[in-house]
Amino acid sequence: MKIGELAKRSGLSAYTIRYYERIGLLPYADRDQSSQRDYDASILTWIEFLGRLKTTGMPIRQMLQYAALREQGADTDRQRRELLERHRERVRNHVAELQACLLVLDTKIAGYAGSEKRTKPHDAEQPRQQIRTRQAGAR
Amino acid sequence: MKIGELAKRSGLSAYTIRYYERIGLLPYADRDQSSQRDYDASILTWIEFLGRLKTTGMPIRQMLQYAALREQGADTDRQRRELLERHRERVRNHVAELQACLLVLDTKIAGYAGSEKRTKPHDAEQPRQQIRTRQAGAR
DNA sequence: CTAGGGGTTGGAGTGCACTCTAAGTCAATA
DNA sequence: TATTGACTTAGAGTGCACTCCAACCCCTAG
Repeated sequence: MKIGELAKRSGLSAYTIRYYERIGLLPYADRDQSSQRDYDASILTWIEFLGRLKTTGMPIRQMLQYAALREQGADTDRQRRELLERHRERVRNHVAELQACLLVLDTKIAGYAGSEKRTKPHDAEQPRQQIRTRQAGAR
Repeated sequence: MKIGELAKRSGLSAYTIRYYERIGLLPYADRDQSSQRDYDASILTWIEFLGRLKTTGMPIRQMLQYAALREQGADTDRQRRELLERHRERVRNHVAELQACLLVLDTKIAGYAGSEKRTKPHDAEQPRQQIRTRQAGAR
């Protein structure tokens, strides 16, 4: 599988895949006769797992630690487990925090009682309002 | 209350408070005779709420929208409520996603069976491993 | 009266995680 | 054969959210 195909299958961009390889998050891929990366489908499992770590807010530096231990293989099991356990704990705390925020949000929303009907059927999410730096009125 | 005091009370740095004012997330603060910011304690409630939005992953651009509606006051209630409702939905989805990841993490950790005792009692979290760009070996 | 410890401003710098560009190679198709 | 499109590399650029700096001002205690 070439990089374009892997990009499609993994959801990462080819840019990101190369970047991950460069920093060591993905193992250095075998190249074919014309020095193009040739991937084995098994890489998808690893990318998917990295995605979970990312979703749960693990910084790349820590993923690198995990990746390094994984490449060392032998006898790093305990360290990997401990790393994941510490991460799990952080994620659990974060979830709890989010749930507390949701309660606050519920209260706040309940405060805006009434006004059941909506103006336009969902007006354009985000006018990409420019951040003004006070002095800079014109660009 | 001057900015240093507000920083202490709010948990934000004075830098951040000025930054938030600059971009419009905090209202322009009254200045005293020597043009130093003088805050009313009521600002803390707003900062705390902003903190909730931030914790739940709302980007600053969207907080600005909310802040702008709030400053306009009158008749923006419905829009503010809708904005918060959309945000709440995103947060709920995110929490669900995190919980799914936690299950994966549990499974993964369970896979690293045994190895009950730990080497060193918690070795230094993060050696701040440098991101290598392959070609750049020396800095 | 002077030293210290706040504060003020505009603007520059930082860290993270990508994202893209330029210039080139290569294989397959019109 | 010519061109298209996917790939290669090193390195530059982007967007976000701060974080800090330089040079200055102002008040209070010793």
